[in-house]
Amino acid sequence: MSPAELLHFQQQQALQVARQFLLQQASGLSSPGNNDSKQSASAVQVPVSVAMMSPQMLTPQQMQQILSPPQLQALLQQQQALMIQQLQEYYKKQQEQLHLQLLTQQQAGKQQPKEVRGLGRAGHALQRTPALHPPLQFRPGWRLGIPEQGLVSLQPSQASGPLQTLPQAAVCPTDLPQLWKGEGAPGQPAEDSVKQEGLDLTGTATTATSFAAPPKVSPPLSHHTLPNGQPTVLTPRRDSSSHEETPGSHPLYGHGECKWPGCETLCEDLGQFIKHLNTEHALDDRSTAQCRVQMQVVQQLEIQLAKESERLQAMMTHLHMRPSEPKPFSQPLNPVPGSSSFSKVTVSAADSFPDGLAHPPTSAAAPVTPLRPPGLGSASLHSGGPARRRSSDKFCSPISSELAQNHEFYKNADVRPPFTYASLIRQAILETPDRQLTLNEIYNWFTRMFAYFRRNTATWKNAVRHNLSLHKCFVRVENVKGAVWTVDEREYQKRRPPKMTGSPTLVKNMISGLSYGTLNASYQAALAESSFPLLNSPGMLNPGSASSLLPLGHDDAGAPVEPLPSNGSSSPPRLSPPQYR
DNA sequence: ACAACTATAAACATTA
DNA sequence: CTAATGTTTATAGTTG
Repeated sequence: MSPAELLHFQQQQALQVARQFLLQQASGLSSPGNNDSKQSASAVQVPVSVAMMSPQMLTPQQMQQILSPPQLQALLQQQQALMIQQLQEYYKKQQEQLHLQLLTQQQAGKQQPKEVRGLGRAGHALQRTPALHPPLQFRPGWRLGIPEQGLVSLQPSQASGPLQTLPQAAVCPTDLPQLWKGEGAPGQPAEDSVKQEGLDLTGTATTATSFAAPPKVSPPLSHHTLPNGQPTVLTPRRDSSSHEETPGSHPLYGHGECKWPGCETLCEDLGQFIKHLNTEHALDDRSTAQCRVQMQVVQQLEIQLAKESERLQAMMTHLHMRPSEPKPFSQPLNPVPGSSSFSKVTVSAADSFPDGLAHPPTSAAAPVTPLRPPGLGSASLHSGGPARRRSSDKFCSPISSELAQNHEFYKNADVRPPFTYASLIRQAILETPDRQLTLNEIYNWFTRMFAYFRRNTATWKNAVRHNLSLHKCFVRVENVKGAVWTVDEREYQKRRPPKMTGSPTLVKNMISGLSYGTLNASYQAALAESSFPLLNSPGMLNPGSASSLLPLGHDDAGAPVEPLPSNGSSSPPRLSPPQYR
């Protein structure tokens, strides 16, 4: 499988959980008992327009508009945790099943032969509806995969099963593709742990009792109880997007294809998928290794989340925003606007730090989640084609900051970055020591920095060229070896009219709205600056780029920071601080 | 309603 | 000639 595929897969997972989340929100709003109660307040943050519509109807783009990178990340983690959990429980179940088989076989001489090999094992593991498929006698693990676990906080204890003994070697998400590709690394910890538990089923599994998960046995269900206890009404929609608890679906099955990392095998129906799952993704070295990798991915993400959360906490503390106010995640019904059950997700993820980090994040994460990414406005939800993700700079001026903070995220998740082409191009150019790039280099930067731009190249490349030509801020310079593009910072700054002026209400707005859109330039500049190093360390710090003195080193928000004349020569000093957006 | 922005698409021109 | 690179024009959505 290709890196892109893996990323896409991960994104899909996150989006699916996100849908679930929205569904929850929607149901919460419509739920009779909840409406008046304060509890419903937790759902209020979701734009009504969003909450009211069927989550399943949302396109990935729309989801992206609704959820901020941190949110998506949280979802992703959740999803990954779920996967791990499933495997763990699966192992457990296998053990039990083996035990059962032993007993059975002792009594009755023979068992049903063949066929079930795979199905028997994973078959029931996949069952999410005990009612329809009576689980084996005693099977604590029957519920794995159950939706509940998808959103419920992952208890540290749960996350620390045998698999948790994995090597802590840091795994860069970027390396995943390679990792996934490799066949299960033989003789690795996870494998050992499995065997230690006497779970080597490869041989005995063949006799497993038949559970051939009768696909599509499940009638469209209607009611469910979500993790938080909120009853939910699911539409019979066969849309796999709402995998989690629909009997006729599976977390690893969606859009007609297997969602196992790097698989994407097409399966006509659930039955076929289950068969596929059992044959291709049976409990073997490879699957184990893949699971291990996934775990590491989760860990990396968690660590990153912790760092960012800590930073936010410090920032808020510094700004006297009472970080403590947003109560701990443990409280599902978080009054903080924007944080609804969502924060639970985040929290749980943060709490499950394997490394036992003191979670500064826990307390800080709450505020993070609610941060709305640019373009979150209901406007973006508009139907029709590829969501017009128009993420204007306005909401994301601090591109450097945003980008720096979610660098890894955008790099690996197929999510459209909330920046305009112009700001991205500028960022690409400014990141280089000599502040100039050829068109092709700009292209490369895009693909390197954003998974999203690894697709539809014709479209965005055209857009890039269009932007380069259209905006006066981009200047083409004939170079020895062709032409390169540079940025005229003044022009760049110029193009945006000042918007809101700094006001004392700024912080307040931020707290309540937690939207970049409400921040003024100075704050944004601060934001950008704080995280600048993260992203620009290379070029910006480059001594050689003395020119970097140019005012702008800091992204969009940089303007406020004094737009100095770039070349010292002439530069109309701005009369008024350019506080754009 | 309107202007300013931005994204997309596409036709064309120019250059390597 | 082809592909890459640039320019322009047109259309449409979003926002203040």
